[in-house]
Amino acid sequence: MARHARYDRKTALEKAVCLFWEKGYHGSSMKQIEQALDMRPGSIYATFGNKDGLFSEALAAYAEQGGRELAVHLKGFDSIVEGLQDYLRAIAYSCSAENTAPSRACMIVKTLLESSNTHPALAAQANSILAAIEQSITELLEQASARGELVQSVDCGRLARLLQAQIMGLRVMGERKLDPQTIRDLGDDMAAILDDFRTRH
Amino acid sequence: MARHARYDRKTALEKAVCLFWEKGYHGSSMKQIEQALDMRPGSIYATFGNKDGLFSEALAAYAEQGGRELAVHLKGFDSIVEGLQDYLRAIAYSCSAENTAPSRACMIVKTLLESSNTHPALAAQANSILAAIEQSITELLEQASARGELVQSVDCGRLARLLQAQIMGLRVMGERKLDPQTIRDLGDDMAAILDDFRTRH
DNA sequence: CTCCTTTTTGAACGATTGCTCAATTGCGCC
DNA sequence: GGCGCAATTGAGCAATCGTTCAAAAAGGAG
Repeated sequence: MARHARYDRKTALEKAVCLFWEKGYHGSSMKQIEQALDMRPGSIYATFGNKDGLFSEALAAYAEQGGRELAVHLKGFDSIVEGLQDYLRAIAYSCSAENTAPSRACMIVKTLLESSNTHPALAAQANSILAAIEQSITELLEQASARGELVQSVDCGRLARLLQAQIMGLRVMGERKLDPQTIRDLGDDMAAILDDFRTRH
Repeated sequence: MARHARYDRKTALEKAVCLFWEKGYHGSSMKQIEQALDMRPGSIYATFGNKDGLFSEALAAYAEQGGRELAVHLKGFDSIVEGLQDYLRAIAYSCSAENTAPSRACMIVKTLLESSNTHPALAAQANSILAAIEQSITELLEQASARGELVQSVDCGRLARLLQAQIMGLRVMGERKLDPQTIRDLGDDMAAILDDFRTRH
């Protein structure tokens, strides 16, 4: 053996997520990255290859954490649909609160919009993550449907995309920094959309 | 008098809109701008000040055109609400068609997300445009309400923001380049949301 | 044609970009 | 304590960034 690695890959990635989420790919220079990670260029390139590689890993880490947060959130609810409704309200709440998060908008959406016509590899990654999220929501809704939470005519994939679009729209509106109550009302209104698809008890 | 201006400011701006809408602010270099406008740096700087000034004017031109398109669209409908519903479907249709447009996502949203933590002046401009759009939709809904198209309990400002968020979400989803029919279904589902707020005849 | 004004040109600037690599540092092992 | 490996350093690379400005070009007036 020889010298120990001074940097923990995971914590370095967390810091990279923070910077990239806040400023985007083009908006984050290597100089800023060096400062944020407290690493010198050589170490960064030895660990992550190049800026693209670092961004790609950061985006994947962001998506994974987002997935975990949704799963944790849903565990607090017996009803899947009610869990999803409250998830929308929770997003609205986090958008309205004084927030230490790097940004209110979704990093995946920011990446998609920034890279779709300038950086095909990143755009493809963002697209595949969004497709995976759509698929997860679809499966959740299919579970809900099997449990009788949804009216029988519901097309779960289609509703999943409607829900995904709500999340996107809500988080973009969050970036506008409207009144807290205004954003929370928007979250409530979006949650209410799902009521149309629920079965009445 | 002396030499004529070889470039028409308006057509130059149209070309700038195309480039910036497609690639964003950071993604468009001055070299690309020179090529797109067929102008040399000196002329560009003499006409628009600098890159920021050009982008700012392009964004304003984009917003103005978008506003005109909405107004034209609504003229085809007796009912304001039906016009708005069809507007959502039209967006979905344009997102699904083989498209010559620079991007499917909204340039204002792209600008907001790209600049919110890197370029405060641009973010402020995008924010004020979005606020103006919200206001326009609010006024449209208030007209509709006065005409008895909406149930009386509707908060028009709140519904306007819900509608604005739909448009944002729809156009981000458009950037994912899903099946044409899938996007059109999403547009239909969003249009159907408005049915909940309409009066029955 | 000659001036005069205005527009256009494009070489070139300093700053910054992403990135490299020879030199240095620090730890474990014999 | 000195050797050797691996991680870290940071000066510096070529390329590109946004921008400038002196010179050239082009039309109208006399």
